[in-house]
Amino acid sequence: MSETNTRVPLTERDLTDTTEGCPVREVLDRVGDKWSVLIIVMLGQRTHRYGELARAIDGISQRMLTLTLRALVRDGLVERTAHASVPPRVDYTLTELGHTLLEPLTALDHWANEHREDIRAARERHDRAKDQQHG
Amino acid sequence: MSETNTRVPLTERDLTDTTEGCPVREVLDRVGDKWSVLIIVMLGQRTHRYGELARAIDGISQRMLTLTLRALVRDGLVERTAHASVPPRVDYTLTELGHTLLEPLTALDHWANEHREDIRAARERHDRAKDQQHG
DNA sequence: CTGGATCCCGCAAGATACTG
DNA sequence: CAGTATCTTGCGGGATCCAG
Repeated sequence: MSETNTRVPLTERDLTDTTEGCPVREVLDRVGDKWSVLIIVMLGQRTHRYGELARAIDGISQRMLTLTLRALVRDGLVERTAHASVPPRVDYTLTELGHTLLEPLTALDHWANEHREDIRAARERHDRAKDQQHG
Repeated sequence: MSETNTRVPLTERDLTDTTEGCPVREVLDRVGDKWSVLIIVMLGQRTHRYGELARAIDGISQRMLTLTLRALVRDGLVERTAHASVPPRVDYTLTELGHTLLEPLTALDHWANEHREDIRAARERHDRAKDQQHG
């Protein structure tokens, strides 16, 4: 509510006030779960049917697919379109809002691609050091 | 979104292969939890002591602070420096790698700031529609 | 002050079976 | 095909006490 951004990266206040609204935490709560991002990116490529998502996203249960889609629809990131046909057909499409989210998600993806090896290395180094301690 | 992005945003392959390494999922697994981002951002501003973090981050338990810090150190995002003094003093600092992560996180933060109201509105609209259904 | 070790609980989420 | 309903479990994470 005070000066709404311009270039200041992140302020301490913004992030530690858990009751009010910490923006990063807020979006992470929406998207930080196990499946939301997968679905968003799938839909970022094209509209998908329920069953397509179920088959494409390895390991997801019907229950979680439904729940996650519902949450995304509720937040205005995804639009649900039910065709009254038989057999029934339901399409899920990324909204404009959803598409805008794709960009920062992509930034995160690029970071991950660039640094995954660094992390893997750091982890291995760390674990090896620990192993030595224990003899 | 219609501009100089020569990179393909995200590929379906990258995201659906859960066994191998889906980059976004990988970083989300590291950072998508309740506290990691808060800590990273705190440390992004300056080095903090354990107790400082404990007091600054509202609601975190000692246990979770310790566990989260351990994980971040292991991944090479945070560096732990124990001073052999009495009383003991331990400083936590963001590493170079940790700082690079701050950028995509900031992108996410900006998105959140710009669109939190959209989400709130969408949610309210959605909930109101549901209420009407139930009479 | 900086943690480690335990105990414990709630809820996220998987499996399964059923329905319009 | 696109969900819903129910049952069950794992484990994330809080509280508390102990230790160097």
